[in-house]
Amino acid sequence: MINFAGSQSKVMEYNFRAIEEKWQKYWSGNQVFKASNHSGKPKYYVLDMFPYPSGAGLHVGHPLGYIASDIVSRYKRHKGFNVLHPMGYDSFGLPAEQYAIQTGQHPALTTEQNISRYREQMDKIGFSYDWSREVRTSNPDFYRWTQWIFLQLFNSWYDKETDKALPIAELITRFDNHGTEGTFAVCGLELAFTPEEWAGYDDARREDILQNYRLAYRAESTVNWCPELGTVLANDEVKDGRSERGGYPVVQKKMMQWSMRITAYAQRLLDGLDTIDWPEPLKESQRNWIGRSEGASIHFDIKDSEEKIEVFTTRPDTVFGVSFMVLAPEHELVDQITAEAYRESVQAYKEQAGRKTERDRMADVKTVSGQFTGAYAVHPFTGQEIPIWIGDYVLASYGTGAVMSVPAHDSRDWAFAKHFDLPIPEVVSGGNVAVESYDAKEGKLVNSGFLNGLDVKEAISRAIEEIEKKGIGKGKINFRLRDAVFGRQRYWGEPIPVYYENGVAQTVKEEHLPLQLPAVDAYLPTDDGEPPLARAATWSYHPEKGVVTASEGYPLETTTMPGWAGSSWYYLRYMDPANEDRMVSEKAEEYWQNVDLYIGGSEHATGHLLYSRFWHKFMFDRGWVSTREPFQKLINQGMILGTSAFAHRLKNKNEFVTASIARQVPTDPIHVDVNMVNASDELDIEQFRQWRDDVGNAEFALEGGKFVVTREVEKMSKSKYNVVNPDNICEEYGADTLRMYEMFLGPLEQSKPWNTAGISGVYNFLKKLWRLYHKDGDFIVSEDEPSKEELKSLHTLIKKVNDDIEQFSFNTSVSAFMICVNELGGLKCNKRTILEPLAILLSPFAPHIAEELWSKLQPSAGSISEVPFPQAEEQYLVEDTFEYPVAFNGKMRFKEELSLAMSKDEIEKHIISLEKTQGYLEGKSIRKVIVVPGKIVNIVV
RNA sequence: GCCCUGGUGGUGGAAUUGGUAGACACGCGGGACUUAAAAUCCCGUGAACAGCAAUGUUCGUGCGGGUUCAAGUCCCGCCUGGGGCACCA
Repeated sequence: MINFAGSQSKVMEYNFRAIEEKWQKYWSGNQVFKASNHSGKPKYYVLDMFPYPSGAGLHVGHPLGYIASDIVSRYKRHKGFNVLHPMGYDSFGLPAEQYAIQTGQHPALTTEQNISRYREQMDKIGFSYDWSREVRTSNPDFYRWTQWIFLQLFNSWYDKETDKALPIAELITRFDNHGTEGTFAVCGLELAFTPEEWAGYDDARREDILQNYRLAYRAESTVNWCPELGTVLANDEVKDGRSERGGYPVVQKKMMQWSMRITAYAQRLLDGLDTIDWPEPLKESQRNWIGRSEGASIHFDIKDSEEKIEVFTTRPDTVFGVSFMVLAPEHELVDQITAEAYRESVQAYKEQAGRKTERDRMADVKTVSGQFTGAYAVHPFTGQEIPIWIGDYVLASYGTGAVMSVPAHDSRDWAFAKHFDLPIPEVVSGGNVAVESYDAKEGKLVNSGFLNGLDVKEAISRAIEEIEKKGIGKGKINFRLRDAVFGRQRYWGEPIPVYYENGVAQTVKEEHLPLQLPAVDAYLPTDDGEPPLARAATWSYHPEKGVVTASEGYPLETTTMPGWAGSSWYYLRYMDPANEDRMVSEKAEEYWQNVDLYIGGSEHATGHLLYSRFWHKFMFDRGWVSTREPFQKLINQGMILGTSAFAHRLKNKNEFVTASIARQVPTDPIHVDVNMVNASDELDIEQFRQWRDDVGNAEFALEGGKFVVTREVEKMSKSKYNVVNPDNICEEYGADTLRMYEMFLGPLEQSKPWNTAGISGVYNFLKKLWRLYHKDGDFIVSEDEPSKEELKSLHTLIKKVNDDIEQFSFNTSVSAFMICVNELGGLKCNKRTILEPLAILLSPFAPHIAEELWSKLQPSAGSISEVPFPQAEEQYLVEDTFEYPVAFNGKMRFKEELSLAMSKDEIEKHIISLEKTQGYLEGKSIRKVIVVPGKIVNIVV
């Protein structure tokens, strides 16, 4: 242990190392933060988004949210709440699998190592987590219940009448007794059969039908398939139609995949947003993602064909303006309807479109492309023939994958019509459709038969009426939200507990869960493109024996669950983490209910946060949870960005030049590790030479003996060599300084670049605070009565800190602490009446130093963590005068201290009578005097 | 492209939500203590102009307009950084 006071036994200075180690030991040794599931106190559940334990270790961005939630947790304990504040790991994921592919090491092993490192790093920051409740999504004890939930989803359907999920057994009973008659279920197809027909179906046929109702079901979906890698890629793994790794071609391919029928919950997910306290932009993101739109579905006949094209439109009023139709290139009817003469060009276009990802197609609005199929649709009202095209601006996954194009009133359709020289008939007046499309929902209908003369609004309902009357369609609510693809062609995820008996999906028995990941010889797909699990020798299922070798039993599912499976319900497991009989006991669930405060990044807005709400609502329907929403209040923390450093290398030369030269000549910027650059942006050249083989013998052009790098703000990431770990800071300044500094950086919600330049300010503050309680190394606190000034300073702080924590404005609290400590320092205050509340106030922010001071103030009182939080007393805060700023035409000229008891008139009279006022008037007359008591005086001349 | 979000001194940021722009902190400059250093403390610090000085004037919250007695804050139009867009987590 380092003692700054040298050999003296007394600790002269603030010795954070000793203090922090002492209290971290005390907290864990005494289980100070262990939460009980039984308490007379009100409960408060504070949750952090659990991290994915990556190989780079915890970086300074992670603790930002964790510190904030820890402050709230500690604050709530001081306020008399029974606080549940747990932490765990989202430990399934792609990076561990990639690493396993490269090194052959089992992902469980590297995951374990990464977790230990994360835990060590978190322990050093002094979080008040109840570690006895830790969860890991990759632990069989945990994913057993993820699999269990999957089985429940598989065995459920959605009843539109009661608007909730019900057991599939009930649906089967209904089919036995009434067929589809009288049941209104969310279903993938429009199905109708009688009980007799149902009775006649064999098991395979029945299962086929039930797949359309199950909330977890198999269906075809389009994926980015890379034949060379034999695997499916995420959109961001695809660059310009090629895989980012290796640069192999990627094609769009349809695949049978497990999916989740989240669309059944679209309306409830939308409505629920009004009941939760989340940031408005986040709710807005979810609303847009769900994308509810009202309109109509219309069926268009195809000339010389039995088939019909179904479209969804939000503008049925413009039906007379349809001059062509566009299908997504992947639309199932394309091949059927294409005329012989166009077959080749249609095929070519489909291939071209198949090379683009959906995102590329959405992003590129400048290039218009498409291909005529040679087929014609028939307009349902005019009987006119309408050419049918295919075009990649129509997405197969949205609506029906087909649009009725109204070029006059839709900008994408307009661009398409212009490009291919198709007619643009105007049907809503108000714009000039020869110049651009008129998309506004205002104006009168023209050239539209029975709709002529109506407003857009009237025309929409009239058109729907007419469409329904003709039996060619109906009014419909459409959602942009799609069912979520649930299967992944990966190893490191939860196995899906399903096996196939003669091709029919059957579920693994609950008593055989968890279905554990099998051993495989490599973490790659098989040679014929099967997922890694297909490599396992032991991967079949016997309903009596469980998992068996491939020689007996039935084949098990080989895809695994996506990253979001475990994170969709982990918050429930913390309530009752060791339960072996249920995912969470009724009693624990009843006590903790749901999360009171959830802190995490807004990048999860439409993924994790929507899926969790979906699963939670499903579990509510089936009676396993008693609340309708998982996260009552949510705060987004901003991202901490890294400041990358670049050394500039001359184009095509192995010579590096310092920043000032780099500005004048063409260079390639090369990322250099930020740890090799000092605060003045000077690079340690020797370290750099050793770091990269190819720079070993490079030349360096310096200026003034220095080599200077340039800086740029980017996302903090291992690949950009700009990751800063919290460890060094804990080492150099201590956890309390790190905690307060991260809060001091700025508002929690804002993203900001990491920069340690200001950290000494916070460190100095803690040293100053320490000196209030100590003199010459002795703890000296007096019992004297405090002065009015000291009380005012303290109570100003108490008020500020209470208000700020409630509003999650932690940066301003830190400033307030600094102001108060500066004031008390100036007053040489060492009075217990002031310093005791000060220590308690500080305890959520800098818990180690607060415990240490508390143990000296109250040697036998135990931990500070549950001592009641100070309350501000107004009597110490009242002011009787105010220094009024006096402005002329809005410009502040001077200040005048006046009693707050004065009326507006009195203030006005007083100010006008002042000599200074007359000086500023310069002889001009006063037009008006505005007096806002307690705020400002403004004189208009 | 679409959706969300940010832009204030050399730097991080503050501003009671329409009422003194720049709190607090870093950095920088000057000073005290010290043989010296560290540590600590004190003073100054948005820019330009005028003045020996106290001080004063003008400009100033990404850019251009507008509303208002008063705009960082409200409205309209732009520029620009960051995040998301369904298999990264």
